[in-house]
Parts: sequence; C-alpha cells; structure tokens
Amino acid sequence: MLSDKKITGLEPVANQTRTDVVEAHLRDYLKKKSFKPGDALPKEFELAEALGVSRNVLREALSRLRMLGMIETKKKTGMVLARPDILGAFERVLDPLIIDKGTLQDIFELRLVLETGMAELLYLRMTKEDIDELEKIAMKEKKYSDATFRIENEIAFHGKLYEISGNQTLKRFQIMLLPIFDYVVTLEKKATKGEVDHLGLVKILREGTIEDFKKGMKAHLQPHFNRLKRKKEL
Amino acid sequence: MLSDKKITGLEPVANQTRTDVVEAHLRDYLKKKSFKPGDALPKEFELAEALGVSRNVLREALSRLRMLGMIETKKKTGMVLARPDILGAFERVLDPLIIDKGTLQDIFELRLVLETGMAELLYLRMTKEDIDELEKIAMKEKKYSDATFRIENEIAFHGKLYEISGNQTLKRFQIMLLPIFDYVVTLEKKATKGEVDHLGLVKILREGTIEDFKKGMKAHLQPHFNRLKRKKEL
DNA sequence: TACATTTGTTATGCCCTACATAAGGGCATA
DNA sequence: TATGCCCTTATGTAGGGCATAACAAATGTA
Repeated sequence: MLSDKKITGLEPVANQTRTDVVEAHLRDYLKKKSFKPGDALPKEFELAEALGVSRNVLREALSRLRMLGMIETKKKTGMVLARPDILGAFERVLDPLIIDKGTLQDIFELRLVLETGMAELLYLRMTKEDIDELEKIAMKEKKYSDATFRIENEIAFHGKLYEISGNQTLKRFQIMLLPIFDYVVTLEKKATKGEVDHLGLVKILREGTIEDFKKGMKAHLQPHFNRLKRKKEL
Repeated sequence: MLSDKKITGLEPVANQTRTDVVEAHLRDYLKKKSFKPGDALPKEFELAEALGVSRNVLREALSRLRMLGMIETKKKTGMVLARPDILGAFERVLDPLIIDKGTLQDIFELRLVLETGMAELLYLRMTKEDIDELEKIAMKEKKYSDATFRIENEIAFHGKLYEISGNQTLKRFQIMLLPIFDYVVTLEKKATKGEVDHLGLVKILREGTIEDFKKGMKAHLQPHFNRLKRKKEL
C-alpha cells in the first residue's frame, strides 16, 4: 500500500536535456562575452564542437534563441547577435484557452493596474490633437450601437490612450492583453457600464487635473474593480 | 537604374524556414483541436509525416514549444499539452545589455505605471500582518546604510508590496523588471530620494485612504518621474 | 578602367539512419 | 502486495550527406 502521507521537501530531480543545457550555456556565453548586436558568432560546427554536442542538439538550442529574436542567421554569413523582441515570445503563449484560470485573472487585474497607473504618462505627453482624436472615437459610440462595434470602439479608445502614453512596450502590451480581458468579461456576462463614460474621460483630459483623471478612470473601470476578490476569497 | 524612392507598404518576403512554418502549424493545431492540458499528442514520427517534414525539423519546432512550456515530453509516454509559463520566455530575454535603449526606457516607465496603479489591489487585499512585515523591512534601513544593502532592501520593500497585491503574475513581473530598473537608475547616477520614504508609505497604508496612498507613492517615486521626458523630447 | 557576369566557396537548412536511454507494461516470484 | 526482471516503445543524441543561399573572387565585356 502506498501511504497517503504527502512527502515534503523533495522536489523531483531536474530532468534537463542536453538541449536545455546547451541553451543555457549559449545564453551565458552571449552575456559573458558581452557581444553587441550585430556581432558575428562562431559557426554551428565550431560551437557544437566546443560544447561537445552534436550539431543537432546545438541547432535545437539555436532554434530557440532564434525564436526569441536573440540571434539571426543567414546562409553563408553565419549568425549574428540581434536585439530580442521582448514581447514576441509573450504573444505566442497568450491564448485564453490554454492559460490557467488564475493567470487569466491576474492578467485581468494587470490591465486595471496599468490603466489607472498610466495617468502620469498621459498628462506628460498628450497633445491637443491626441485629445481631439480621442473625442472623435468616443463620439462614434453615440451613432452605432451593435455589440461588435462597441467592443471594437472600446478597444480603439483605450488603445489610443496607450498610444498617447508614448510607451511602445505598453502599447503592445495592451494589444496582447485586451483579448484576454474581453474573454474574462464575456465569460462573466455582466453589463459593464461605469459611471464615467469615454466622453467623460475626454472632458477630464481637456479640463481636469491628473487627480481628476485618476478618479475618473477608476469610476470608469469600477464595474471591473467590483469583480475583484479579496485575499481570502482567492 | 533603380530609383531611390522609398517603397512603402511592401515588406520583404518573409524568409521563413520550415521550422518556423512547422512551429506556426503546430501552434495552430493545438488551438484548433482545443486540446486540454494533459492531453496526449501524436508521436514525433507521426507528426513529422503528417507535416511532410523530417523529424529533425519537427523537433526544432517542438523544442521551441517546449521552451515556452506549451508542451511537455517524457520518454516512452510521448508528449502532452501543458500550461505555458507566460513569463518564462520573457525572463530569458530580459538582459539590460541586449535590450535597446528605447525599450529599456519603456520598461523603466512600466514599473512606475505598475506601482502607482497597484493601489487598488493593495487596499483590497492587505492584512494587518502584511503591513507589520512591511514596516519591519522599512525599519531595517535605519540601521544599515551601505549601498548594496540599500538596494536589496529597496527590492525587498517594493517586492513585498507586489506580494500584497495578491497577483502572482504581477509579482513575477516585478522580479524581472527590477534589475532593469536599477540598471537605468545607476546609469543616470543621481540621488533618488523621494519626499515620502518607505516608513511614510507604511504609515499611510495603516491610517490613510487609497487616495492618500496614491499621492504618497507618487511622491515616493517623484525623482523617477522627474526623469521622464515629454513626447517631443523622446 | 569600370562594370556586368560567372564561378567557387562556405555556412546554414534539411533529410536520413542508427543507436542510447528512460518509462511503462507484463509477468514471475518472494 | 510489493519487488524485480524483461520487453517494448518514444524520445534523446549522434553523425553523415546533400541542397541552397549568399558572399567573394575571378573572369569577361565595353
């Protein structure tokens, strides 16, 4: 009989394949040698020999780095170090159907945190033209009213906000997070009408202070905040 | 003669290798078939045959998915779909020396956005014990004063804040972003003393409102905010 | 001499075969 | 029932071989 006692303090032995090890070594190698982007790397054969593995294993590891954008390869020329696309890998994995429920909730919250925290950047960088455009987007809502349009417009409005923030990484983040966000929202099937609507936010941006905007955005997202759970309920 | 006019709207033909294509196909396949985590996948040989590529190319693609945590493999058993670790890939790429300057700045700002936006979560989830612990960390600063300790303690304090947020993803984010953040800060070599210190923040958490905290955190991070640039300066 | 064309060379991309290894299943045994 | 052994199987690793793209040098042409 197997005892039902749970064994604690014993993690399963790390089952690293050679590819995993080689990947780590390569990553290390790139750091240590402090290559700059554009620098040429040794050729596959030499690397494989130096690492003591087959070219096959090496290529699997290289394939990973290539996917992350850390290296680029061209025939004959060889490999060069590149600037990795830090969000590229992220995007690949972000499928609501695969991500577990806890992480889904985390991401939902992440958006709320981002949009309430974004106020400083907005006030620092917005221009008159930005607000005009934002207003235009908000105005469109009055005319059309079907569901798909509303969602598209919602994305357009908040997307514009991220754009105004002048932070490219943030903007890309939003593009990735919104589908997840929508997924969670539709999952719960509730009306999500905050007290401050988009036009209200525009008005604040035009006339109000940062503090006003923070409050306004909070009111706008309030229905979502209401969904959050306390620690004990998690 | 070739005209020098810049052609717009024409991206170079994607130079995709078979591995790239297979990777995309696999990713698609996993989505379409709506596998659930734990479901078994066909074996390598069968997949390779179905895709019309060598086992080698297939393995390179699989190696990528494995790195992202999308699949797990065991000998004999075969492959199973897994829950991807959405931040795992992120961590691998986050080296200040490789990331370009613009993105570095973006990430710097990202932290500011996160910490100012985190207030809602904090007030929703913090417990008395949390604040006590936070205070303990802040008190230590009085005793020690060397630089390394100060940085460690800074990380400990803000790390605890993320922990209180009850958002695992956020917490891991912070762990990744902090080194970058520090890198940017030391790069600019300025004293970074805000008007509100850690003990001040603790006091607010104990006695003040959310609004108080937002203001307090802003004051605390003010030196960093002062570093931000307007749109035209970017 | 200046420029276009051809021909080599070379490093990566892709395929193939072979074997090692770990994991699971079945069976016998204490 | 639990342990140990053997067999099977799918992945892990190795190495060889050829195709192809891209650069470079050599050649041809005006």
